[in-house]
Amino acid sequence: MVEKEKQILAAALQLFVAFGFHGTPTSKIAAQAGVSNGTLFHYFKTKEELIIALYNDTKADMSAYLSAQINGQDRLELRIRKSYIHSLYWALENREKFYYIQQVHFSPHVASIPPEVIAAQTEFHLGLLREGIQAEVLRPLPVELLFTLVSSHVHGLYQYLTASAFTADHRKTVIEESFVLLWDMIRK
Amino acid sequence: MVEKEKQILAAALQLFVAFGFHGTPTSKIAAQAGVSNGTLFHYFKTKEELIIALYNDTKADMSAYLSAQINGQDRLELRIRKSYIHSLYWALENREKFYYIQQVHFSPHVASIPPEVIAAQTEFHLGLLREGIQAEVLRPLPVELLFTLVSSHVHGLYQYLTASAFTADHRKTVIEESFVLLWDMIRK
DNA sequence: GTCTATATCTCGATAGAC
DNA sequence: GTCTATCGAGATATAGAC
Repeated sequence: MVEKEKQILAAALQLFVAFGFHGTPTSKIAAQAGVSNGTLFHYFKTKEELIIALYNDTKADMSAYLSAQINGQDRLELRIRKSYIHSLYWALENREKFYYIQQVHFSPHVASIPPEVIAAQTEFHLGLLREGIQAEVLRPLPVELLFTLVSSHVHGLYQYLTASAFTADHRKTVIEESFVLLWDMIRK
Repeated sequence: MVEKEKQILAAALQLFVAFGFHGTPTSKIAAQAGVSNGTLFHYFKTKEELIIALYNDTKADMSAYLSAQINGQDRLELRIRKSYIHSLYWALENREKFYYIQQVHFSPHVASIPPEVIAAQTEFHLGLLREGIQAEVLRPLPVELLFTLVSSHVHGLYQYLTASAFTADHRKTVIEESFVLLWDMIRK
């Protein structure tokens, strides 16, 4: 990816999160990225295309981080645990990106994302859970239900941790204790 | 509230949910409500004011419904249970409204809502949980943490239930079984 | 209170030189 | 690839008659 393209994406992230899609004209994005209006439209044919490209870029970033944290050799519980904990760490360290993903999900732009793109990104997590059900480590619930319970747990904890200021130590403790609560809920 | 005002709010709800804030011009809202553009701006001085008024109206609707379902005489577990179950029923029966609340939360418009308005709306739930901790029925966790875990559980289950088509009977079963999972997680 | 008509403005997107 | 300049569309909000 070209340098300017990255700058545009970075500027768009900041501004979309701060002012919303409607409140962020492409002219401001270009200005903040230090490029001209015309250049922005050279890289992204429309504003909509920019919104989607930023979404994909952000998701890819998160997926890459998570993949790097999880060792396929670990036993299942540890892989699920790491997946949980590092999802939270990533979210806490990349709050704008995490927020942006949700912002897109609660906007009409989500309709422009091919379903298979979204599916591909959840496939990893579904796989872990499926494996857990199969191995009779997890409760025999529909895997999508397990997935939604785990994801929403992560989202909830994120809300809690960002609503107040905690020390990194305390955050770690809360995350680990919350995982135990979650694990006891889903394990067989 | 005047008839036309209601029509405008109803039209705004439909259109905002379908096309987003940016994708919904006030002219379309007025047209769909069957009133003129000028009339819309008679009731709501700005588009922003309409967005916020719709948010407050929607929240009030949900609160009124929940209050009506819960009997203060019931024992605590039942009140929490009813609060959980009926939150889901309301959400399932009022999907546009439930979605709209989240849409506002993930938009810059949320900044225009006075914090005390949001606080007032969660106070009821926090009170229930506080009572549970005090009575040593619930785990001695920070009440905000309990609250976020319960809320996100509701949101997650809502996602699951709306992602596929289930019969009303099956929905009921899933909701009740999920409450047991949640309850076992938070109870002492 | 409700309408029609319109002012004013800003934005997304393009054209074309370099 | 990058810029400047600009067009045309469509938005919010107002004015003023009824």
